Amino acid sequence: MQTDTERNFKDKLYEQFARIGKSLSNPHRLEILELLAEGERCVEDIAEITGTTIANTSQHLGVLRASRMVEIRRIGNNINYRLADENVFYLLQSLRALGETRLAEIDRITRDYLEDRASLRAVTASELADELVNGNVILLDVRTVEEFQEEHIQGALSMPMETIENNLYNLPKSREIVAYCRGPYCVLSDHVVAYLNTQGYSARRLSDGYPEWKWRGFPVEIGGKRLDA
Amino acid sequence: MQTDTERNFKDKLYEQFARIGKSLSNPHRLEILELLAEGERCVEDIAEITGTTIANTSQHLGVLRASRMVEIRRIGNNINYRLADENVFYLLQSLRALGETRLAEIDRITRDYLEDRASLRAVTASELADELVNGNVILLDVRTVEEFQEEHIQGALSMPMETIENNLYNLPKSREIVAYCRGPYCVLSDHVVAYLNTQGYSARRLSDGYPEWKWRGFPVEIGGKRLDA
DNA sequence: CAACTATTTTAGAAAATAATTGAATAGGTT
DNA sequence: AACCTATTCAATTATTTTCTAAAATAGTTG
Repeated sequence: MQTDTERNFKDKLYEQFARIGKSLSNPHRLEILELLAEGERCVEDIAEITGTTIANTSQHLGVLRASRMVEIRRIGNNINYRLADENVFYLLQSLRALGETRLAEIDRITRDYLEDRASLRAVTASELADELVNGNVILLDVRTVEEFQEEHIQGALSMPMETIENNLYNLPKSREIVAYCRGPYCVLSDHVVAYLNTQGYSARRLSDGYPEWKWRGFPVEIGGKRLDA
Repeated sequence: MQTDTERNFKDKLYEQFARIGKSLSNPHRLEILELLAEGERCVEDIAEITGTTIANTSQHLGVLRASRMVEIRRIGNNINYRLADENVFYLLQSLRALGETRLAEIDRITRDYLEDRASLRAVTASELADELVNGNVILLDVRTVEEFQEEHIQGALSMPMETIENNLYNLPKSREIVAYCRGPYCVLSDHVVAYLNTQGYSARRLSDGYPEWKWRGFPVEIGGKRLDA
């Protein structure tokens, strides 16, 4: 029923696809990929953020590079890693979608940590894009100033979480507010939205955070430069 | 900057996602998943088609079951395995898309094997769905009769590859023909389409085969029963 | 060019995974 | 109930992966 050439073809083919699968088989590498979905980072930063040693991080990055999922760029003394293209992000999203629907453990873990997210209203990237055009929404980037300067959604205001309280006078209650942060597992915008709601604002969170916005091709500013879809 | 709870959360979270990643890290398991995307199969069949032993196949299926990517159903003496839901298929598609765009090796391997595919016209699942409604297209299922009986696209004619020649008189040249087979790496429809074109027909192949059609929710018949989108 | 810095490589130990074989089991079938 | 059959389990061996610490490297900066 099956020819040798066909078997040989499939063996070689799936061996190649498994290179990508192997890259996805380690928790650290998944965390690195998710981190890089936010923007490029140097090895040292990746190591610190993910709580591993530099040597170990370097090895994981090597694996990711061998499977062509990430690319590098030298900046001064640093080597910055970034996702190779939008297909990598889409793959991560599919993985996340599957995990969230099929693995009860993930549901339990996120529920424990993202306690009150269920009570907060969310807006998807494309919904927000529409609302921004109409112009009746204030968009808050609640990550750190450094992250904002690195890159952010076009038209967003930098408002790191801890600065909110002192800046309420800048926020008119007449307008809708949307807050965003790093990604789907970041709680910064949850806190801000919950707080603003207690203060009488109508606030929502961007559902999947900055990476989703960026990789779907919605307009961003990177290093001060505007990049449109 | 990072709290213990946050690190602990991320460690537990990515450990779970890595369960799925690990499932994707072995070539045999990828081939099994792709096979199951066509429809459910018992262990013995999976082993034979993928060219491995039953015990080995059983172990790989065990891994896939532990990560909730496949489910089982007992039929008589057999245990049939199937994809757990459409998210598994979408993940496979993302993996395929990434591999095909980023890994030069995959391009080379598929080009060698699918020699003349580039010269054949293809039609996507949603395009075909539209054309079928308009009714001016003949749809040929060129897989085996057994596979057709198991499940097929609603409205398709069973026309196993080796029966084409003797059935040309049944195919009016006035109508467009579309042929489909197992999946993106199956060559059956390539051969049929190429042959029909030499015989003066206007024939195209369904771009990603039966699995794409099925999991995107287009109408199929499974075991003689119609299932609409 | 020398010194420095960020990153990669190497080597080695521990842990995890994969394939093989043969025995065990759970279900249906007779 | 005894029997069959398809599948799983268990034990073993070979291979691969992960991590650490130390050494090496490449590229930038002074």
